[in-house]
Amino acid sequence: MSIYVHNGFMDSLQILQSTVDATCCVPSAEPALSAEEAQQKALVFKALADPNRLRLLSMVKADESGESCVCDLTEPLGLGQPTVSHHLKILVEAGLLHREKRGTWAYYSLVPGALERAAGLLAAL
Amino acid sequence: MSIYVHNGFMDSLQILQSTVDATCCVPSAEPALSAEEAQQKALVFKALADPNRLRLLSMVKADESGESCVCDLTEPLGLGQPTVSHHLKILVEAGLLHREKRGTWAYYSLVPGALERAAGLLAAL
DNA sequence: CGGCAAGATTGATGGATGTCGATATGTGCA
DNA sequence: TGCACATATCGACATCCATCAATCTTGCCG
Repeated sequence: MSIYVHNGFMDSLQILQSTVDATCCVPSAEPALSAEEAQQKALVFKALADPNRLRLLSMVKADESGESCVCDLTEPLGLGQPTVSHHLKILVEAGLLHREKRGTWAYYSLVPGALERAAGLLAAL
Repeated sequence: MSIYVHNGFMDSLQILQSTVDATCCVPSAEPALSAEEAQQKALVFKALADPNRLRLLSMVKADESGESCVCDLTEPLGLGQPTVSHHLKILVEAGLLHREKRGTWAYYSLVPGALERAAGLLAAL
């Protein structure tokens, strides 16, 4: 957990520097992205930052029926069932996948527009 | 490093299962994304999967001159200089930032079209 | 009711990652 | 030449994360 320091001392320090050095070091005021916003958006990219999760997304997306159950996804990846279940949970929590349990099986599908919204996060940086 | 297994045994196993169980577990053949492609694309998202790196990108993008030097970026984040330097290096290696050294200072700028290309990775999943 | 099968959860473990302090490198300037 | 400054690199440390084996939960069907 990083501590974000923002107080009067730091502000005055920045003002001081900008008068002393004219060629560089004119801090871009506040970051365009707040610490909270950044943390929020990073969660989505964290979910996308694993090769096996990207492959899971691509498989769910490629499926004709629009949904896949865990047993469909386990073997092609060469991962154990608990690991796949773990990755799918992360993708659901990131808002990228939707989970629906029917009987014994759990069906996963892409949340409509989720990938486009994730792409939009980059454009809105 | 995960090991991706792909051999005749697995293929025949899949065919077997599809004849035994008709309701579920029809593996989506090969993952739409190969292990190598997935690893490559994950590198970009790994670079984006940190709040402070997102803030760095936003600050560089927001700067009027289009470039920022390290000293501009260190204080607003509340991180040490080595840490910021480390994050910037990761963003450069991911192909998102460009680094140009002029005199004592190092100027970082957005690689044109890099964010759009990253967004395109999602659409192309 | 009892067993079986699918999937989720837990606990453990090795490896990756963010952060810092200290130091190295390289540049401008007196 | 020598000092001061900006940045990069190194080493260490704590934390996070991907993975697996084992177990738990839940629904299906005999």
